[in-house]
Amino acid sequence: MTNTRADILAAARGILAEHSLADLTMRRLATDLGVRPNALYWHFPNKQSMLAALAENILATIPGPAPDIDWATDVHRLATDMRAALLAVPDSAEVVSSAWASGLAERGMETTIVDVAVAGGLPPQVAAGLATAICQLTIGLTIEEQTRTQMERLGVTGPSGRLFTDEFEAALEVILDGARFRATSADT
Amino acid sequence: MTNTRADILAAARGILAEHSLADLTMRRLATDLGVRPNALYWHFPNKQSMLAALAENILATIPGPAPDIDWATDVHRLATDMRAALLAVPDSAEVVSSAWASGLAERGMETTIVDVAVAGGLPPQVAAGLATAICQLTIGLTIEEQTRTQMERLGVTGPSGRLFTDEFEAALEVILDGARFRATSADT
DNA sequence: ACCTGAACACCGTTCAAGT
DNA sequence: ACCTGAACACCGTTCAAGT
Repeated sequence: MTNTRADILAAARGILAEHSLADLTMRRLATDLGVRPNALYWHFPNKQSMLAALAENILATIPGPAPDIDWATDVHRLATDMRAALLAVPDSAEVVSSAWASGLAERGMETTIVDVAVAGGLPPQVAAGLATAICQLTIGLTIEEQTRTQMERLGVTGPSGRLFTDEFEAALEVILDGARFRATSADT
Repeated sequence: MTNTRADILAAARGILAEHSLADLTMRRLATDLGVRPNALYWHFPNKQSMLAALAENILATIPGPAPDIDWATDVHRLATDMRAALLAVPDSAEVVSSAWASGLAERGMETTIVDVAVAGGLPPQVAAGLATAICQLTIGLTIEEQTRTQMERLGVTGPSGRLFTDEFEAALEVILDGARFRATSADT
């Protein structure tokens, strides 16, 4: 009956998949693992750290930079992959948001975008602005989408009528156009 | 000893100002108002609704569109004002984030930005993308900044070394450049 | 109109102890 | 190395009743 960190994170994903972030309590997690609540504190110092590990776990599936493609195309792909990875696990955007804010989670996606943009010739400051804008957009909009999904799932509200994919694409294009504009104006 | 909704929101702001979002419980709020916890449920159906009202309250101070200025200048000003309004109340960005996600709060700032951009001649879809990108950036980055501030306040961590104002400006410029680029390319 | 009393069904976390 | 027993100090929310 001895669990590993990976077991715990898998069980946490299961709770998000079948229920919600509100149901992801240390007590419930322990019950699902067939263990007492305090047993989890051998593996993690507190709930916040567990959630930080979960955030990294959820984003770990995203493929890294693809060499030999246009930087803007690759950044667009990274943003889309990130959104897809979040949408695959209910309420995960909220988990990632607080994990990033807490400073306990690695933010590999942000540094990857910076790297790709800099390798593509963007000035570092523009690359940093681009990465910030894209990550905040992706997380923020996905929080709204997943919250909405959960409310519909619980039947407390009907469909929002919002087209989140379109909203995401529109905002992403605005951001990428801004970065492209800076790239070309820096060349001349 | 009878309280109004405004009294409750003022007390809630007081808790954020002197403590943190973690301390903003219905029980503590009630205690500060000299009332029993369940008394609050006469004014709000639940905590979520109280937080939605608080979110609107915090953003209500931001001046509306300024006529006769360049749309991009005004959008830049709106974003800066929004950030300032959030920074004035500790942990308020997190409150606004969940309030917007819950669908219980008005999102006047987003519609204001869309209006200003459309009045400035931007295509509606670009204006929508601009508003989404700017609001998500402002809220998301301010969540990180305020979380960091709270952790320093509690002494659990030292200064981050991040220059949030610079990060905000850099990302904001990228987004605005993208919108400007779309505006001019639509003209031609 | 606004509040209290009393209760229900939960939380995260700690500490000593077990195997 | 990993878990249990038992406890502490909390939560949000409901319902009937008071004034």
